[in-house]
Amino acid sequence: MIKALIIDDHPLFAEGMKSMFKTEDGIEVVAIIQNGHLAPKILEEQIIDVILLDIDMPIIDGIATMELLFSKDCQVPILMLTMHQSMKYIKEALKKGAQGYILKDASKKELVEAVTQTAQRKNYFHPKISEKVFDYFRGKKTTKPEGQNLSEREVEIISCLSNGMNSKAISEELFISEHTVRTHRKNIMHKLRVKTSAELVRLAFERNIIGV
Amino acid sequence: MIKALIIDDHPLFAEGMKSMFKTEDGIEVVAIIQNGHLAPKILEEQIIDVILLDIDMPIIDGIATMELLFSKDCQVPILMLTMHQSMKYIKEALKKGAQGYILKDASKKELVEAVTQTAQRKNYFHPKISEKVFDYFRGKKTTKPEGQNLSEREVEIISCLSNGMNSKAISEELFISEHTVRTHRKNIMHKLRVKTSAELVRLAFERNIIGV
DNA sequence: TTATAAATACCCCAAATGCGGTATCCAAAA
DNA sequence: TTTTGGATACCGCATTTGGGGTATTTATAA
Repeated sequence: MIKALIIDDHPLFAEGMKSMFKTEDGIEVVAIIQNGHLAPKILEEQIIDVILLDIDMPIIDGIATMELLFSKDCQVPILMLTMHQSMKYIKEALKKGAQGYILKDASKKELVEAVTQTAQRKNYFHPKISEKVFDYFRGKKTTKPEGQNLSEREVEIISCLSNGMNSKAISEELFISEHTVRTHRKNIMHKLRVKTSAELVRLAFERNIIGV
Repeated sequence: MIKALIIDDHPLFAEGMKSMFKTEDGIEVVAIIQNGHLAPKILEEQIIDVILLDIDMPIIDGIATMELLFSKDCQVPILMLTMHQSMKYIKEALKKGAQGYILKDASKKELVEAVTQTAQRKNYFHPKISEKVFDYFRGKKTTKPEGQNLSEREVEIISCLSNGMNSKAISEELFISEHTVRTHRKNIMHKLRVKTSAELVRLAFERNIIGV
């Protein structure tokens, strides 16, 4: 029986997965945690064969959780779970050493397959993912319109803007030149293709870049 | 036993929920479909006590699915499922006649409660949602606390601003002088005590002035 | 009837923005 | 090693904004 640990900030999702794995699948979810920080403790306490790790989490995200685990010499294979097929995350996860990668909109069959493979330290990539990775290594930049790849600094700037700061105030807040703030603002507005700061804030809200 | 139909484009999520509901919960998921278009057929074939409807779907979204169902005289109570607590969707769903509203990051207990209540045609709103709705109706119907009683015109202006229009564009959109738009903007910003349009949009979002 | 609020329109002016650039440093990736 | 991306900084310039006003019309409430 494969013993799995789920790290996901959506209890419903995690619980759903837990009750989905039946005995006949040979998979048992022995622990569910909402936060990567709690992982090392669990791994000390019990034997875990595979970690199902959600990549989009608020406090400490999937990538950071992996770093934390590896820094503690964790040897347990990791299957990344994600809603989005963002190449950015795929690259990060692979680089960090994820054993598998699957989308949350996969079927139950695919998921069981993924967990089983990963637990045996074989690589598993969801067809949609491997297709993307394949395209990527082919040199196709078709996976480019990622759109929402704002840097941390840029998000910080947007947040300040939404709080009523102008470029000068932001520059003082972040201890950088006002010129730099203006450059950031220009870059952001180009990336998100908006014409005004007001629209920028709306978009940021709608895409949960800020506010949530 | 409550017979539920799940409409969700994430099979994993739907399957997870299905296997989560145990006999002792009194809920049985009798069908799962990925697409609202398939709903009428299911409803003809079997008795359904409650529909769990994901609001964020690609082909035909939750709101559109509700419209489709009601256009076919569907009497089955609907529990909306969503990842985000966007007032935009909440308003839409309530207006269309959803019986309940729950977030996907709810606990299993909350979900069972929600499904049970909804199936009995009682309203169910996740605490986070009811709080938001309460705030919304308070901000709209109770006597105004001095601050945010904006006129319809003013709301219209804010909406335009959040869509990236400048004063000139708004004046053309609303067939009024640019001077008038500027006067409105000044009045709005005084009323809401904000310093920039970006902050204005943030506040408008937070107070659910816009978001439709 | 008389306030009051909303929508309309206009003035001035300093400050900020948006848009076009260029350029350096540095770390990470190829 | 070279390239790339992010963060930093600067210049110029036309347009827009925000803040300070005033004022008329109209509809509604006191």
